[in-house]
Amino acid sequence: MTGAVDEISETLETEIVEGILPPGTRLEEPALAERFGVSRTPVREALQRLSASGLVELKRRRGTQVLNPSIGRIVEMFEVMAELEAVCARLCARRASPELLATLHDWLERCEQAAESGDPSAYYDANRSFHLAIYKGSGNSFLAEQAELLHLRLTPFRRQQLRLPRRMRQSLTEHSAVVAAIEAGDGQAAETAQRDHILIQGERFGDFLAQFGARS
Amino acid sequence: MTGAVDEISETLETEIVEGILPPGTRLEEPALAERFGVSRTPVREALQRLSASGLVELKRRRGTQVLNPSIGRIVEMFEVMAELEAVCARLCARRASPELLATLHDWLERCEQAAESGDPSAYYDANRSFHLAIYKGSGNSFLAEQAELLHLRLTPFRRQQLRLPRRMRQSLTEHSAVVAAIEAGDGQAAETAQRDHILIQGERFGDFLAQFGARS
DNA sequence: ACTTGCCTTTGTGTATACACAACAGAAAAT
DNA sequence: ATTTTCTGTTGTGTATACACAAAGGCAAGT
Repeated sequence: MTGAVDEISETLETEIVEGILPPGTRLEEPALAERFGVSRTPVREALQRLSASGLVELKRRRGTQVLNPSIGRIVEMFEVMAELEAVCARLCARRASPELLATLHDWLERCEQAAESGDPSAYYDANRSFHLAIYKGSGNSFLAEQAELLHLRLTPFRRQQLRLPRRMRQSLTEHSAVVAAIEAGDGQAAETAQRDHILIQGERFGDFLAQFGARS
Repeated sequence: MTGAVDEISETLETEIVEGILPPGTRLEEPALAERFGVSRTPVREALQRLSASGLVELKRRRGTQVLNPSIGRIVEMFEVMAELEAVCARLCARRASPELLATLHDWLERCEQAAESGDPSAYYDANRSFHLAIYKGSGNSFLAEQAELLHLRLTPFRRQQLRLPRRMRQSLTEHSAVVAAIEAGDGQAAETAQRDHILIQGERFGDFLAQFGARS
């Protein structure tokens, strides 16, 4: 089984993304090796793979730690995410098929239900599926993969946002605007709507951090 | 020295990008280990790193080989590259500084010189620098890194294009239009000009391949 | 008390060895 | 003659061992 490195990297990825391993956490190979009951070799490969996804940072001779980007860096990442999603939305509008529209409406509805029942976790999942549908709906699988990867990288910094008051309902309204634009075949409108939708998240992230002292 | 894995990965990266190791080439660890005079361990890490850059493909239990994407895949990658560059150009126009404009004009001139002397290699280098300047000129370092990485991944499929007749002069004209738009602060014009500039490369790639039989 | 140098400890970088899966070729059976 | 199976070989996956760099603590000197 090559499953060792797969299992390790997937487990660590989940724990990083879910915040169990917060940014800055040191990942020491001997400890992980003992934890997973394997030698250091597969652990190293797993860390290398996580480094490829941009989730951890490998400093030479200084060990591995969960990536702890500066605020400016995170804002930059949200900016790129916004542009990627905008492109996806534009392509969706251009190539929209009945199936895609049905899928989008479906997830939109689930988002609505989650918002009404005030369940942030359910909303988070439905929201994620909605965005993934837009990525794939672009018709460009490479673009979809890139968007999904960046989405994953930003997850640790986005999850906390839904706890902000009224964020769910506002997000829902923005989603509706995007779907409407796609349905109308208006690429420009879909692009700007989706870009703004993501950029607001970046701004909200800034607001969120402003509540505490600024990190690095 | 951690230099072993660095040296190996950089050497292989160069050889892949320059076409010395064509797409599909198998990379066997024992052979590489002997070639570089090291054990398999650093070789494996180097291959893992190249896999992260998207230059090689790691199939489980089936070895490593230089990535050999399908034509459709390459077209998709060019499409994403076009969008990334378009965003960079738009941001350049918005944030253009005198220094950036000077740099762009400088590289534009070098492109011109290379085109006049009919030196594809020199043009290639100047062209690359021109595009890198636009990436960095976006003011978003994360975006610049992503664009540079994708640019690298596409290099094996772009180098051959400059041998096509009149491509250099046409490329030059397109560059001028982009710089003019940036200088005028017209983000929309810069965006579309740069996008078209890259998309043409993608189309040219299709033309190029059409001369032979289609690969996978 | 503070600084500076050495030493110990910890953790990474690399090498080597073993286990096993996958491919290739040959031999045997139909 | 074709197919199937067995076996040898090749190459990857993992474990273990050693080398070395870097961080931290302690002691000695100022």
